[in-house]
Amino acid sequence: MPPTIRDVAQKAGVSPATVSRVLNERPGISEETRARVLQAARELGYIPDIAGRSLASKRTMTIGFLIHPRHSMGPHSFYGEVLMGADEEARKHGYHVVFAAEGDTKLPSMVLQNRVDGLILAGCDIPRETIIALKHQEIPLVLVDNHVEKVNSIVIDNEGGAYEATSHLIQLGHRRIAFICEWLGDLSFAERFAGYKRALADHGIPFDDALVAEGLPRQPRTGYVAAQRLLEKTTPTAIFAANDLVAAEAMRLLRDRGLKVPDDVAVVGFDDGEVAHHTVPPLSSVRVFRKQMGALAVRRLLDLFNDPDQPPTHIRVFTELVVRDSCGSKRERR
Amino acid sequence: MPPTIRDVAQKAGVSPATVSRVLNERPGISEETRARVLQAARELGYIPDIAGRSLASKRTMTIGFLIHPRHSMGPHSFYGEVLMGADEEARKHGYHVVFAAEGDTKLPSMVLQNRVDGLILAGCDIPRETIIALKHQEIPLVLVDNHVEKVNSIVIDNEGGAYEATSHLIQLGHRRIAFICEWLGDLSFAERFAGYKRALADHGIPFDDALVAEGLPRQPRTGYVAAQRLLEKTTPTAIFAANDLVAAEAMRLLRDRGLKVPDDVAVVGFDDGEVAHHTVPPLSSVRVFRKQMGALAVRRLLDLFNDPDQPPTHIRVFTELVVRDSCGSKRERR
DNA sequence: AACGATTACGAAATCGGTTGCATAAAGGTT
DNA sequence: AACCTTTATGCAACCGATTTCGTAATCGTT
Repeated sequence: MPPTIRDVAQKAGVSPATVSRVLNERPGISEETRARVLQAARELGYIPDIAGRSLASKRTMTIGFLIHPRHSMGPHSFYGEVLMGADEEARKHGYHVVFAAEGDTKLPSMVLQNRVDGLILAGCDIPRETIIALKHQEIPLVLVDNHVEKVNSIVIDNEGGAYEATSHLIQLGHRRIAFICEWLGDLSFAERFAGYKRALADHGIPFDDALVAEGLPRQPRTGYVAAQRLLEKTTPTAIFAANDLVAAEAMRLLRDRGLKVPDDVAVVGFDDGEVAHHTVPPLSSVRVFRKQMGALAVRRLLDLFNDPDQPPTHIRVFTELVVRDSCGSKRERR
Repeated sequence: MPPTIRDVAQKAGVSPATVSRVLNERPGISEETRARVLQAARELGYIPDIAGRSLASKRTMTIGFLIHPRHSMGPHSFYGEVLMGADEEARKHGYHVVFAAEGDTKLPSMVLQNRVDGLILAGCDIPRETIIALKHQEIPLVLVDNHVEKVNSIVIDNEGGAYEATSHLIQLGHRRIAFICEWLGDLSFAERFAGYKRALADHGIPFDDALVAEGLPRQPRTGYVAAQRLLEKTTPTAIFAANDLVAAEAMRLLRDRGLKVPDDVAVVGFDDGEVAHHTVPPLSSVRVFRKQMGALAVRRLLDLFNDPDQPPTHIRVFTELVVRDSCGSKRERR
């Protein structure tokens, strides 16, 4: 029903080959026939069929976006925005994005069926085994918020962001600053922990193990538990939480214990997600440029499509500390 | 490089046609050759190429998921979960989902390129004109959280959910219950408003226009503004907010004004999103089954693929009131 | 004027499947 | 035993594009 390349060819009085060449901007077509073909194509409203095109050209003009199903896009909505950014950038270049929350299959079905020209793997829950297997498939690959040796990746400057957040607390006069997170086994959290420690060291504050607490990995109320465990050991004047969720739950515990934020305890989170606006008081947090990360991942893939033999790169996106009310303002301490 | 249907055919000692028939479970193949073919396919790790398949069969095994770009998946993360549900269900049936936040194009490019067998249009921001145009394309279509005459749709029971929430407040003894929302022009909000009014009427409480306020459509802090406008007119004992965001911001204003939730003013939201857990106190809200809505949309599409001549249906998904602390418990009210 | 190089285009093969039609073999009927 | 079905399978066209290769026409050079 929709016009095919043959219809266009006939209308323009040329062969399908010529139409294809014009539409793909291949050289060696006279200006005059080019115009005739374009005219015919426009008049017919011709749009190439993706199946025919990809069968012949071996390019699908499609990018796969994979996350682990555990990462319900809900909680932080983090990857939702990465996806939006990826889609927007992809669209600009004539690509589409197929989304899948696929978990434990070794190779995603979209790859096996040749549905995609490249893949974005979002989050550090994608099994390493899957990544390795994909690498052997020679399919262009970009990790987001995760990294593996010799694989392209786009990551948050976790260490730097944590450094900045912690330094800010130090500059406000805090000395006893706690670090809490869901779980140090998670790469992002470990990096944020490292940034926290480096900030302490750089400002001559000794690291104290009693100021560190983890919650229950992958369980609800993990931040609440982390804060409980922290307070069992000691009560700091400030808490740097490895993400907003943990920060928000910690604030709840502090409130339950009658501790005021920020007067008794200052709090800073990480991610600058939606929650940061709705806690009481609003949460200071480290902003992460989610949409941009998605867009960067797509751009990297497009680069790889053009020149597959590039060495892998590791792109770190800087963060930005957003100061709200939860960390208070400068004052004298202890 | 990967095996083709011809490789399988050769290995099994049959023609490609036979292999195709076996793999698509077409009738008229002897049990013995069927086994041989399956064996060969398994040994080679054969997986049909999607481009070849869809070129020949005119089915792409792909479903499009469209939202309006304005609906950054961030804010409510509402559609993110719908997408997850859709993807999960689609995968179960061998389908993939291509995602696009495409705004003002009349017909989405994924449709023009024949990338999809059907479409899910999420949210009520998709221009009516687009929907009509798609309907004329005869492509199977399901709206989610939106509806249009004679088009398949899956919607939230907004009216019923609002009725339940409002009734709950009434049963707690409240008589002066406000309704606030971003904007009554939005279909969902209008329906929730209707449910609110019906609940009042059914309980013999007169409707009072002074108890209704809107915020600034599509702007940040819309809920805060709505609450401000409300309090300029009157101070209710309870507020039913048309969504969690508005509820959370209203709670902030109440707090800024020195009003306690729930003691001075009870609050109930709608959506039961992530925020509901993090407000102070935690927000009672009307739960919406987002993932299920996505799954239902996909199932409806699959039905339509099998039998395109079905009359359109309108599926309403019931909600569930989740009571937390923001609406307090029963007490005497004037 | 003759020849090689360049330019512009078409014919046809190809990508990897699916499907209509033909046919051989097997089975059933009289 | 001849004939008609039914069953199982292969042949080949086809889906809609791209791309290789060949060639006619044009151009430049000596």
